[in-house]
Amino acid sequence: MPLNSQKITIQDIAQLANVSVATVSRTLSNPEKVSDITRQQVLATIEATGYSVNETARNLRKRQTDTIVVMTPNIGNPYFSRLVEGIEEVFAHNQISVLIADTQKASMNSSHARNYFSRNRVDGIIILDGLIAKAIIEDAKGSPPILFAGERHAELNLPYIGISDELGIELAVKHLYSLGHTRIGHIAGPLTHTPGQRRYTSFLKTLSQLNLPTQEAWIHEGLFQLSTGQQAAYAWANLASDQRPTAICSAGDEIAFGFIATLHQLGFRVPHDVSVVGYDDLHLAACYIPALTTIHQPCRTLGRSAAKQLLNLIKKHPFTPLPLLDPTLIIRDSTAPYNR
Amino acid sequence: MPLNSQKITIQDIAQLANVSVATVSRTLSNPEKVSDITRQQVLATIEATGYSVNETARNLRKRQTDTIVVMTPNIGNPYFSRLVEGIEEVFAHNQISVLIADTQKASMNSSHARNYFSRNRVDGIIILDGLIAKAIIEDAKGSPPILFAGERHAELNLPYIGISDELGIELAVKHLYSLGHTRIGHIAGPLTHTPGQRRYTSFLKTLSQLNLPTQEAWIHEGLFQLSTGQQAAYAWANLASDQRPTAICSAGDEIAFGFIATLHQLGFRVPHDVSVVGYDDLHLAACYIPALTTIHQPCRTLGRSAAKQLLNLIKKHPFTPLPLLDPTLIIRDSTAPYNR
DNA sequence: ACTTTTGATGTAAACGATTACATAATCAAA
DNA sequence: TTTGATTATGTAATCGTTTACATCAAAAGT
Repeated sequence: MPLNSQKITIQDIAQLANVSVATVSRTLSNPEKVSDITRQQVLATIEATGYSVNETARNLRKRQTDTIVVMTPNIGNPYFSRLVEGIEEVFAHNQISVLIADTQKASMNSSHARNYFSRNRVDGIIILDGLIAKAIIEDAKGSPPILFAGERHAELNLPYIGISDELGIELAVKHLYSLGHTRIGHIAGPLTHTPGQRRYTSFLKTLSQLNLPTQEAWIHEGLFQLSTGQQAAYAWANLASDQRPTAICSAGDEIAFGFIATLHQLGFRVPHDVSVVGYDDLHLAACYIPALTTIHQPCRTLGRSAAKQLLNLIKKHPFTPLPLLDPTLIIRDSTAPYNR
Repeated sequence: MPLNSQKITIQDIAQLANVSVATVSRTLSNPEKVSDITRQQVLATIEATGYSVNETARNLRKRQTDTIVVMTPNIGNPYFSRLVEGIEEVFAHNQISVLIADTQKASMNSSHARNYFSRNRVDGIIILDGLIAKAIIEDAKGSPPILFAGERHAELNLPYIGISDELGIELAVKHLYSLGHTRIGHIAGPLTHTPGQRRYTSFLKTLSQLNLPTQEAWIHEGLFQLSTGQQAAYAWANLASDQRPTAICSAGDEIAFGFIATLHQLGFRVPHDVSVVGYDDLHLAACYIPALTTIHQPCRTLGRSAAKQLLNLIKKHPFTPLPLLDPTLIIRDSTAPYNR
């Protein structure tokens, strides 16, 4: 105790400053409620002693934690980490701490998850993982406010905010169409997943809207990973040359990178042999070779919006469903006019 | 109160189960201290009511928060997010929550930072940002244990764990040398920064060890960003062709990507016109065109080690400086034998 | 049969803040 | 001067746990 200057409590300050604990507390939380002279005195002793409030005690009494948790499938994935960045931005501004919980970890069983859902730990929850176990959420009655961002749980009807996949894919396909492509393939993400599913659906819809043909062999389903692009590349190369799609609309940039790189190894060239448009606009898309034409997702903006929405929910404002954010088409060098 | 099932406290459970609060508490924390029969009874009512402990109250009483914070300059950067992934892994395993704090945000002034350093909020701190304001740390006497990972603060002598930059650069340069290159350039990160500085120093050292020449024009300092690579590319291209280094050792993969992409735009080819080795082994390095030869940094391993170390520090075990982790050379397609 | 030990449980005091309420002092209005 | 309002401060209850200590019954030792 002698060395540890942290053991200083509000009591000590009160004593040293010759006031009551209430006054010290007020000096910190409602400075206007205390006279200038005492405030200065209190502040001075606080400064001198290096006192800082015990957040835990404060939280217990105020019955709030000034902390939210974001449950993300994979913080190492740039898409999610940028989203988190946006979230962090808003909350830091509001003096609220952000906890990260990894939903894909083995350690994230439902009892561990329950920790977060039990109101007592956090004031709110943002979930980025649409595949999150239903069981985890289900026993969350009376939990703090929950908001899904980017992905949503298929069955649960919870507040959600996201980016329009429909528009994104439409932009991508129409861009290819405007370049003269009519044989357009799709490398899809997992169809069990909202983004994968929606992009796939939107792809088919846009195609039929443009009266373009579609072939089963032109569509490849996988994960949002390099490896999926690699597999799709082999599949593409294995088609008879007059059977190949002349352009590929990919559900993710990573997939597109895997696709292009593998094609390159196989001796094909993008966009010469096939045009490719990605999805996400990862940081590196602009410095890929060829620079990747892609759909830009405003991740940080989404993160910020989500954070603001959650803030509203925490303040018990009713949830007013926000319009989906608009992605944009970024034209670079991986797409070229169709030259027969 | 009627609807909100979360308002259930340990008192309620005690009453319903016909035991004292102490017994309920023991059932949860020290099950072996309570008889089988009552334990079952208590557990049953807990199950029935959906009670979960109020972590805040528990933390207050136990004087620990089961939470640590990692202060990172940029969670959106893959290097850091992977590191965080490793950290998260270990702590989740130990039922400890991980807070993320962004040190580059304007909102991260020292008063905000103080929140974290004031023991009352977290049990430990991992700092990934070597540039973190000294002032923030200085008034951290009596704060919870602090550990620097990956980067360290130049002046403060605090526990640190990292990856050997010296070895990494040595591997890179010797690889180029073994390919016959003798005119080797370096694109450095910020020299105000431990990794930038150390890689730069190690570069010069290895060069002199190999008796290789060095020229000021062959060294470009910048940030760990695409743009630095771009600038370096222009600088390289502007040299008379017989004055150019034939190989570049880059302090970061992003820099290398920027460099290669820009060179490509200028009509040069890697590795034909110049060999490039990166640093980090970002996820995408393998699917770049050309696939990037680079130094693999075991980020997740570092994260895990850091987490374990901090755990030790929290348990008041003395800090035994760990040996630096070893990076490894990954040979891919961006380097080729020197052909005169 | 009488201690002593053991085990299971209960009682009540912390943990360190916030805040409703009470009190005292000051000031303006009558 | 008296009253009422206003302002500044103090007192003490409270938030929901954990845990030292006390209690008591049953088992064990003598």
